[in-house]
Amino acid sequence: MLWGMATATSSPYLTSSRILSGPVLHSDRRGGGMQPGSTALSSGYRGDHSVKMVQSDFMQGAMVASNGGHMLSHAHQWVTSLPHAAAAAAAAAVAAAEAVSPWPPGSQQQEVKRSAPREELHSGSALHHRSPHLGPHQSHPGNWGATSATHISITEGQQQQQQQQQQQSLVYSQSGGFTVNGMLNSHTGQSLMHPGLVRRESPELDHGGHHHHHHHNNHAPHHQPHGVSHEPHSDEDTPTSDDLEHFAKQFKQRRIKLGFTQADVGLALGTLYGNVFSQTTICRFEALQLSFKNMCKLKPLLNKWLEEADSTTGSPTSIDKIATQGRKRKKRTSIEVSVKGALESHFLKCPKPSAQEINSLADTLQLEKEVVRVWFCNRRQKEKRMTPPGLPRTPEDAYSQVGGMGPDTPSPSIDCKRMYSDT
DNA sequence: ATGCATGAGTA
DNA sequence: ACTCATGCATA
Repeated sequence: MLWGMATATSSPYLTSSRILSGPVLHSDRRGGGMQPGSTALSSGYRGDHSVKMVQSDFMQGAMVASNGGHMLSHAHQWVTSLPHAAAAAAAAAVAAAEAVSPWPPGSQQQEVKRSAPREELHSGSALHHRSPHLGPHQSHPGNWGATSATHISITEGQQQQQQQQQQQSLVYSQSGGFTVNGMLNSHTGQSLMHPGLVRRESPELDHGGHHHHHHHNNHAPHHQPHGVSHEPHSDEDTPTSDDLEHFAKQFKQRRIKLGFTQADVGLALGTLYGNVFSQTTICRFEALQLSFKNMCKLKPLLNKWLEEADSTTGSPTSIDKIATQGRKRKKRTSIEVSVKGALESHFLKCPKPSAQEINSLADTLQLEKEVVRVWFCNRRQKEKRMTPPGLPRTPEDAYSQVGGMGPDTPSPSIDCKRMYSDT
């Protein structure tokens, strides 16, 4: 409650005055699934709100034990990170982003506005270059149709506002500070890599062997403005869903073969191009759990990393973690299963509840309004992912009876506007 | 691998 | 107040 209002008011939780010692955690590559994190910090949250936060803070006993023997009982809520803005390095230098072409046949085109084109990156990368969009509008985003289940039921006709997903923050900060080879060290022997070795095409990745199965994407553009009438790939064109799917698979495989963790990649991208990404994002990319547009944006970068990575096979990365910006984060609220179920059913009825509905719902479920609101936002986002959860994610996905019925074809909402006056 | 959260940019 | 891109903290 209090954090909610705080947010609404103006400034969230102020940057506290607590600076926990920053035990520089290095990338613990190959560490399996365990994440480095977990730092013991001193308790220190402002405020009292000592309730709300359900869930227990211990459960990682196992990992703690194996960790080294010291129990980290973080009972505090929002930790404070180093407030210093180390990320300053990532200045602006937008550009690159253009690699992402507009959407398929009828989608909103994204306009990249360079707010501070400090210095165009000319590192020789193959990105940038935007294709002249075509359809000035119409049609809506979602609809992957690709792969197997297009259950993005958008029956409502009120999702017009989503046309606004244009550029957003596609700023590819190209810090001209550090060297290009952030990761790939050079102790192995081959250190002859430099900004110039950046190849623009992956001989075996995109052109290698692919185009195989299904082609049921109903939104795949394929209208190369130029005369490229052959294959729909290469990081410069707007990839199709199939391209992305294939690339993701390839990427994951290579990554694993090379012995990198998702976190490593995210970090490498940062040192390489100035854009750091988290393990989460890489994971979602591999699982195609990002929006089409987002996938398109990331592909070129990952593709590049891949090239680099395997050109310098077998080189550990060694970069320190870029301190996280000092920001407070509310502790993750744990929603009970039963409550979750309730939210789910409500979502089916009305994916976009009004503020009022959210209020009553929150009241009913005994959750903070913010939590409910966010839950719906996240739920909606999930619906827009490329690969909706619950789908038979099989590499072959051969027997994809697209015409039939989906395994979990969600019945679109029938009616919205519903009030639950059960205060 | 994911659930809940934050924020920028919009409408 | 929403969408989107992302990520910390979890499971």
